Amino acid sequence: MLINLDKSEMFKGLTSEQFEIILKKGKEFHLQPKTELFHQGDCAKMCFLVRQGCLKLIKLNEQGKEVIFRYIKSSELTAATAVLRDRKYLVSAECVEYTEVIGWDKKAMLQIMHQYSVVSINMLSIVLDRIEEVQQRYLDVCTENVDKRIARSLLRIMRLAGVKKTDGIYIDIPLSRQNIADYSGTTIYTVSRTLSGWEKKGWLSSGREKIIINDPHALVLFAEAT
Amino acid sequence: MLINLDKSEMFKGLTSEQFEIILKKGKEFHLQPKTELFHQGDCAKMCFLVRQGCLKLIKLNEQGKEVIFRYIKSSELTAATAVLRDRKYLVSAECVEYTEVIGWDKKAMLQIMHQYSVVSINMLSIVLDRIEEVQQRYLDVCTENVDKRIARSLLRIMRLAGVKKTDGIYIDIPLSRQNIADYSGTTIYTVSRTLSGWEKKGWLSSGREKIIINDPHALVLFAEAT
DNA sequence: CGCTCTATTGATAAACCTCAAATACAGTGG
DNA sequence: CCACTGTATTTGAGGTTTATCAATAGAGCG
Repeated sequence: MLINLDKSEMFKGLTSEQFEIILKKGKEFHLQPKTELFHQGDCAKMCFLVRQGCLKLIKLNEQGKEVIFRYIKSSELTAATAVLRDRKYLVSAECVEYTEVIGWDKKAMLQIMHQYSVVSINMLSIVLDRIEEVQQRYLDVCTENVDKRIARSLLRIMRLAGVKKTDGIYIDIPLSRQNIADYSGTTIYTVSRTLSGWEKKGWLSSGREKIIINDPHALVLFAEAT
Repeated sequence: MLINLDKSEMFKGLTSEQFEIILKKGKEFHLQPKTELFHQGDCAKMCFLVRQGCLKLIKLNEQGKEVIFRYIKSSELTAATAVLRDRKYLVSAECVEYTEVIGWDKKAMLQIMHQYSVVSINMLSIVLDRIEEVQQRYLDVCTENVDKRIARSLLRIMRLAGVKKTDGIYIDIPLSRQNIADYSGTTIYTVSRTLSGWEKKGWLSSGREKIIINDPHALVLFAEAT
């Protein structure tokens, strides 16, 4: 069992027996890195819980430019949209590493929600959290400079996927300059320049698709400076 | 009765009798222009349905810069967040004209949602719509130039608050350059210059806090050009 | 070692913001 | 009706930020 019920916003309030029953109703998917779980425009058939690994939730504009809304790690839900009739995914989800998910189709999920009403409330709560997150990021991109946005992006990703070691907090997913750019609403060039600057200050160290935050406190101060 | 049940996403699927009962459980508020219905940071006590008038949903950053997320007109819901425990409003709502709303506190709304389960589903549906709207706008602000963003903003507002007359579509709320800037993630100067250009082309006419879209088709073409 | 993909860096340019000043407009009170 | 006042809007000049382009360097992999 890789999912921690205590950490699952979606199924909290249930007993582990109920949780087990629900898990059995879902279908398992095992996905290799860089494969897509679902694609924007497709009919929304299933919603998913990540059992292991990591997804990135993205959206492309007509010219193919990409933004990353969030990374989704173990125990987290995505594609809540799929529990309602006649919707399409308006975002895509792609694995950033080997990932296992459990998917429930509309019918199964609705049945679960009717049987365990707390699940509906949990889902509403999750969706409200997500709205607040995008709203904050929208505000950021409208009102803050790039360097601050990049700092905030790194901190968000760090809080989600950071692993503390003696010399700093390691970002535990492959994270390229392009990813950081797509997450911050900027370009790889600006990200590269900005990170180089912070590396000189000793705030972080980085390699190919690797980031280690050595001085999270300094980064927080910078990100939240007025 | 000013609210049209048919148009209310929140209470669709109910009979008018049930709707009447629910309305009676709420509390009426009559608000003058520019007053605040709720403020970011405050404890989220009530959620609201607009009965008449118009709200703007905004968020301020630490320096006081404002973004507008949406305008909320008659029959629309806001502050869904308030049905769940221990939340704060992370946005503010301000009247842009004389506005009447009906508010339900947590207890009343939860009771309604339990009694009429369709209301919970409706609420989830609304919140999912809103997420998709912010996500689209986030994508826009990250990937599109200002002029395109301004065009898309005007069209959104037009679809919400436009009144068709012989010479064009009148935006039926006071809408300043500042409002358009806050809605598009830019400045009044850029909005002014951009609108002046479009006015020369005959796409729209404008006055002090007034906008008339004379050629919506041209504006759509511009907004959706690849 | 050569191939591919990612990252860096400098030079340049474009987009957009900021500031300042002038102008237009709506409402108010004489 | 008109002057007055407080906003809203316009416009130009100039500056900043950030994107773009081009070229190079580095990392990982077979």
